[in-house]
Amino acid sequence: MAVILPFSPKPLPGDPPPSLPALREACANCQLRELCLPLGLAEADLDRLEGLVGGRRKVARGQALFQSGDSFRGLYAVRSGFFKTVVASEGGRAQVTGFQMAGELLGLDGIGGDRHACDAIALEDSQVCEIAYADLERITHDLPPLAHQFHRILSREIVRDQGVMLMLGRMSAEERVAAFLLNLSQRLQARGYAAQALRLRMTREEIGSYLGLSLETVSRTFSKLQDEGLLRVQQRELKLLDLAALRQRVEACG
Amino acid sequence: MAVILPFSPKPLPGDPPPSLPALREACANCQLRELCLPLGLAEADLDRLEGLVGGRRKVARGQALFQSGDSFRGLYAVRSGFFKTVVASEGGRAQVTGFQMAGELLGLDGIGGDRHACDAIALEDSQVCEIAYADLERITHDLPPLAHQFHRILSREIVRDQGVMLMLGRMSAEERVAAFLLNLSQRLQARGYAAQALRLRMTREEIGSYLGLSLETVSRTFSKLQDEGLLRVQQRELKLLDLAALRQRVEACG
DNA sequence: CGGAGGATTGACCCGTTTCAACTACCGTGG
DNA sequence: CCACGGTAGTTGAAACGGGTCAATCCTCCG
Repeated sequence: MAVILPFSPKPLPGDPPPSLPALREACANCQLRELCLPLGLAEADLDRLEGLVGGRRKVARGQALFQSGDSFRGLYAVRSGFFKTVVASEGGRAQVTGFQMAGELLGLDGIGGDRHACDAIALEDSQVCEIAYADLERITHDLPPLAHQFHRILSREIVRDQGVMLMLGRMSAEERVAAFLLNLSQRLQARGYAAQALRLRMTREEIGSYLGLSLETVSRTFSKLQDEGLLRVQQRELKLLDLAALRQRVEACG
Repeated sequence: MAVILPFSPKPLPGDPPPSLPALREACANCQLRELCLPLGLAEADLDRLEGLVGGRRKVARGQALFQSGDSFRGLYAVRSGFFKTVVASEGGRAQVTGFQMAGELLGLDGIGGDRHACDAIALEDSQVCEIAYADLERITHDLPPLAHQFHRILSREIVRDQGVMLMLGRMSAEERVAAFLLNLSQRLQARGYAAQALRLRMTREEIGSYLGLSLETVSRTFSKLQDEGLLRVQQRELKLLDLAALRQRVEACG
């Protein structure tokens, strides 16, 4: 899911002094600009957006950006790095509900209950832009198109989740893995990376958790698709050799 | 998920003539009042809310309130009756993603893409209150607490979906069925019905689709739980004889 | 009263899980 | 620089849960 929200970072403590012009251009220079800038928002509103972003925050690999039960403060846009979100049941069972890459949003789950409903864990050293929810409410009030954009983001997340449900409920292991890889590929492509070559940021176990499969089944399915010439696996380095064929595997869903 | 939104119906064509006072009190008299009225909204704002609801609409059993691909016009609050939402993949595979009862919202999936991403089918003759999205945007702008409330609703839907994912990814057939029944029971109870006795509005096949199981497995699981004394099944009439034990089945998720 | 759709139950089969052994890789410290 | 240990990944064999197919029953409604 490509996130469309006006997020941009303020300089980190170590960065050059935040001269006003620099701040002013933070969003404009942000690599995530196309991903973050809402459609149809006037350039003149950019400075309003600058004020929205409370700060940048680093999250080391393995660390939690927030955890289930943490009181909700605001949203986070991934600026660099890679995250997973994990929900846990009372019984201690856990499931990965999503992977987030640059430009995608974290924390939407927290609005409803004033505390977060899942853990957000960095899978590599990452940076996020933070935005206090109170600020977001204020600016969406002042800029109605932004409110609309925000509703769209929330709605798209709901639609995305429904797609995951369909996958978990109806697809075979091979179809799930193929769908997962195609989704990753497509999101990477949207960020300017090659669609065929990708480095997995997560373990087989995390993939399996997301797909509702055991880590062994994920591994076996990779091997099988490799044997059939659809891709090449080398640890976490993947080459998707036949995107069309992968697509067929998924669409053969009837 | 209890929906908290200010929806109320205008009279149907067959209803007594819509005198202004009647309209004025439509929301106030609505049976869904506690479910729909946003927390902390001033009574004085009630008349604003009245104007929000574009109309009531009847949907006969088996008919679609909207279908995937329909252009998005607005949201619907179930006033009476029962719905299912179904997402379909290109390959023709379909999955029930949820069941909606009185007071719950339909159509949130449409905001993101300007067209609906699922079908909403009435499982019995139903009525919904319709609200045009444009009106909703206007009123949430004028009443910030309402905007907040709306965000909460969207966020809760995301959290709900994550719960379903966990169920589909990690739970056994028995756990899924138990969780499903407890969820139904809880929602019925919130509406003033008994928590133990319920009439299923959907077929075994629809339950199975929602739970990622075959209809036969659903049936077998009902029988098994009945044999163990946890419930009594008679076609679509259910008695939950031991809620605590059912809860244990679900929570034994580790 | 009869038919059709829904529900139940049984038998069998298959995909996935589980358990287990083994291998590859990476970072660390000697 | 290499040896080592731990983590991640692969692969095999066996067990099992749930799916599929099929027969039967129920019951609601025309």
